[in-house]
Amino acid sequence: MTKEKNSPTIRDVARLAGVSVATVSRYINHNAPLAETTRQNVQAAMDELNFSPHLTARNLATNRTNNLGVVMQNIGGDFFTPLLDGMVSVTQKNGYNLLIFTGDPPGTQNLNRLGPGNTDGLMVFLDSLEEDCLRSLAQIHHPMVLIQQSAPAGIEIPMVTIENKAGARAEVDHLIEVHGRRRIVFLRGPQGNEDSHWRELGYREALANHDIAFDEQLVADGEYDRYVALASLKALIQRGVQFDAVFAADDDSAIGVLQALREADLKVPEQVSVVGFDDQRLAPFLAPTLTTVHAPTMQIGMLAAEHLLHLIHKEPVAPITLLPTELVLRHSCGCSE
Amino acid sequence: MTKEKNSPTIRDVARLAGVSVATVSRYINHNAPLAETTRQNVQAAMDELNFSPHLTARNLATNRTNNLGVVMQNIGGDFFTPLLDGMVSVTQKNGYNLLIFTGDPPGTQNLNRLGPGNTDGLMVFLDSLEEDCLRSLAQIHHPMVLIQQSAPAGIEIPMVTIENKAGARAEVDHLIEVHGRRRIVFLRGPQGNEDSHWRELGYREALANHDIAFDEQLVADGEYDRYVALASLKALIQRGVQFDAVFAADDDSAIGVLQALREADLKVPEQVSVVGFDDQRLAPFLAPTLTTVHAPTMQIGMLAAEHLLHLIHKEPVAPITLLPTELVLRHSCGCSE
DNA sequence: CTGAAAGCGCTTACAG
DNA sequence: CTGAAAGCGCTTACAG
Repeated sequence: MTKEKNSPTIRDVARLAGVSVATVSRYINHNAPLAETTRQNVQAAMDELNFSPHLTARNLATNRTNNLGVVMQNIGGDFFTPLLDGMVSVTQKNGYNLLIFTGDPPGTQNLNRLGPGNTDGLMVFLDSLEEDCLRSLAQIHHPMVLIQQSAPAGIEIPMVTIENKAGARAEVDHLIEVHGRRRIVFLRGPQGNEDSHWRELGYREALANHDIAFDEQLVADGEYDRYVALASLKALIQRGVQFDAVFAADDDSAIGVLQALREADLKVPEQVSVVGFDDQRLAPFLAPTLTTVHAPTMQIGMLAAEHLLHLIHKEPVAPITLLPTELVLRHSCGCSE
Repeated sequence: MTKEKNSPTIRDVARLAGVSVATVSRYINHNAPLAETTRQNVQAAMDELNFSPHLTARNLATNRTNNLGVVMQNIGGDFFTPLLDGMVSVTQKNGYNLLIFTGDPPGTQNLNRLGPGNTDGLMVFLDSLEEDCLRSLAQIHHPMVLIQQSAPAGIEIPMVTIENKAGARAEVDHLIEVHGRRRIVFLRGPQGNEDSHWRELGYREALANHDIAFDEQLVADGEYDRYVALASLKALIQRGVQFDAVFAADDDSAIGVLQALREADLKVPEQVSVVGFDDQRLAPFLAPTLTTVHAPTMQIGMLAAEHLLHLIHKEPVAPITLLPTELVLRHSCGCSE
């Protein structure tokens, strides 16, 4: 092996400063009192050599990795941008790296990459959990926090999530009470997605509270996807189903809905009210501007990372963190400025 | 230090299998011939102990980190999603982790986190380069690839970018030739952004080729930002500037443009043609659907990562990779289906 | 306040 | 085909 990058090591610094490596280490880590002259000598030596500690070596010695992992299905959706953004900002500030693991729910085969030895902890954001994987990790007490989904029975993992049901309910209430809608389509999220489940409960509750019977015909799959939602709503229209409003389980599917309605020449909001969920960045720029429920996505990312850091530092963390959501009225429901 | 996670080590495996640690290591890395019975014994021991190698230790021994870094200003824009997606997919497939560094152009202070010891290489995607930082990294031959920006004078770093000028030119040509536009506003990207620079050149070339004088008044700042673009175009309208088309330097700013036009009651595309650049996921869902230039963003991410991997493995890489762009006609320019 | 030494868990010449 | 041993660059009891 040719040694091309001859970066200075702590040993070089020690030699130059005329002290032991232990002393240099202590200076770097500020974890022991040092004589003023020693400090100066060490600093001078470090400057002269342009030394920076070898992170991998440090990690091996301290048995940490300085990596936080986030496991997610995919990073295709607009939703992930603010989430990642929040995570990156706090991990970075705390001197950690963020590793992203995507793709099929990570099987046990790459547990190695997820677990200790490669990460100090994990943030898990999946539609449905790889239970086995989670269990193995939980068993060895690998720090984890769950995002917008609860832990499988018997395992205790802190979770951060949002007021899905209350948000959905407020939105559907609004559709009924203010705009007099009664035939409200609900476009579900992906199978097994917990958020969608709660949003549907909010939808049903709002209906029940206004004595509107739940109608199976009015429910279809949106899968948090524009194209799926587009196709789904088109099919619904072609089937001749009558409706006067659509509650898309997220903004992404709402975009597909708007498109489908446009293609069918149904006026929004005059003939059909449309509402989404999430309040993604583009919601105020759609035509018409989208009424939706604001989800504090970036904050979720930040909190998840902060909680994970707490866990790693053996500090207490709330088992459930429920962030508030808020109805944001724009034009697509029928409200005017 | 309480030792809570007592993960098995290679030594445990060796003991159980009745071989030396060297043999186990060789088995894991498939880098030496091993007797069949030995293989079986080792595998059995690994299975029994549920062993997985400690990545940090391996990295220290091999002097690699298995980390690829990507340095970017921020991950707020929609543009970053497919870029990251592409990067993650190839890094993951090759057993590397992707570290994201965002924020102010990384000063030399955290060179440590970027350089060797923490990453095996870097993908750099910034509006303007921290030259010092790049130089120091280049000096120690830290593998790097630049995305959509050229290396500072005197440094050779492979770059992957797109046909900005040709794309812009095709688009503006279309506006002039097909839709008869002559007063075309150009909404610039951020200061120092190289893509925007090339797109502006394409714009100017198209004008020149049709004997349309370049008019300073028709150029304003869009900064690849919806809100900035919105404000910018509003100001332009209030100033009474006459125009019949807008070329927004990216789709994001085009969204702001559409909004501004809507608020000013100017019909798109009847009165004003609007075109963007990038062909982000939402382009076909805007109202009207957005004519734009397709940039193969995910492919850029993939290629950047692949090239970086090649560099790391001392394989040759093209100094410049120029990916084609393509005009995508939709409604906002005036074309119909 | 400081140093000598062991150790973190691997890999890899070197020797056989 | 296999092993003993040195080494990767740090940290951290232990001792003084």
